[in-house]
Amino acid sequence: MTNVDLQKTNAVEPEARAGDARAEAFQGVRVARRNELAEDYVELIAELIHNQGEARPVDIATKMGVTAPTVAKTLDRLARDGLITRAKYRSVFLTEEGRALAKECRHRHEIVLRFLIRLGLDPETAEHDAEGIEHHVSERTLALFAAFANRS
Amino acid sequence: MTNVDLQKTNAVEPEARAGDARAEAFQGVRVARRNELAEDYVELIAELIHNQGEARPVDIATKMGVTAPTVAKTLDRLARDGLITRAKYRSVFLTEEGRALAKECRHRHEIVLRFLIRLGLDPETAEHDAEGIEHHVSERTLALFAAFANRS
DNA sequence: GCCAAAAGTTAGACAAGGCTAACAATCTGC
DNA sequence: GCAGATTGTTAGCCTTGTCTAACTTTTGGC
Repeated sequence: MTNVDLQKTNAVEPEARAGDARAEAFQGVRVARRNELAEDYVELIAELIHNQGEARPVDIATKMGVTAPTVAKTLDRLARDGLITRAKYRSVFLTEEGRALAKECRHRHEIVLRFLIRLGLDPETAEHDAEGIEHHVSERTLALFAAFANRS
Repeated sequence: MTNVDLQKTNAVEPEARAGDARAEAFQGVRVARRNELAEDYVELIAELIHNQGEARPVDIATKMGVTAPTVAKTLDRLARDGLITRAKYRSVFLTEEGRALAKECRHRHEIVLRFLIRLGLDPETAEHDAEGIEHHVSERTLALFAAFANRS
């Protein structure tokens, strides 16, 4: 359910080459980076289903700004990782796990976005930066962002 | 000098498949992701030179938490992109361009870190999150972070 | 109900960023 | 000054994420 769960390949990572706080930070960042794309897709798919009733590859491609074959290959990976289900030439559905991840991502995105706007950023830039930042915010930081966004 | 300059390959990107704000945001994130690793390396190399007098691949490998061959390959790319110079079996030097990038990165890192600590985050987590966040912060957001960190 | 357009898939290329295994060069301690 | 340890390189493999070109399936208008 957490991000780390997606990290199935290359599953050594922790304390293997540890002993250096910096190295651990970078490894954490690498893990986050591996999951970013999956999170973006799942979040977008949830949104498309909510708004359009279904998530078609062509719409995913448009929203993500990539080509249809790229989407196809990525969807294959998401299906392999148990986040979505799909049938040939049909639109995409989230699994239970995918829905949970989508919800979590949306929640994080919301908070980061509201936080940035509360800080004084214009909504455009806020949306843009939130897209990049949301994958690298720890629980602890997220809590502080939420508190700041909600303070009277 | 800015991040976008590193984006030499696949140099189409903007407004090509534009027309969707979301797509543009994602494309921006993709560009940022391409430069993250280079920025991390250059920043680390500058730091090693400053602290140890030289940047040896073995130390880079330790700090980054990757193996020596990975470092070798990445350094080749950095050299190809004009950020560093190197001779076989010798340690690494930054070019003028590399130094400029390192300085810019360090500056950004500093601000994000101070901002997070000012927000109330513990220094450990702050360092960790800053490592991930710093690459996804626009100039505008950085200015707001700096203002917040510096406010009396 | 057919046929063109739209959507989806498959095949194949390529670069980045990881790894291990095996080899080469450099450094160091005696 | 040489042998062993450390460091660096090379070769080769894998996955991810992107693309284009070519093909197949579905859909919608008449």
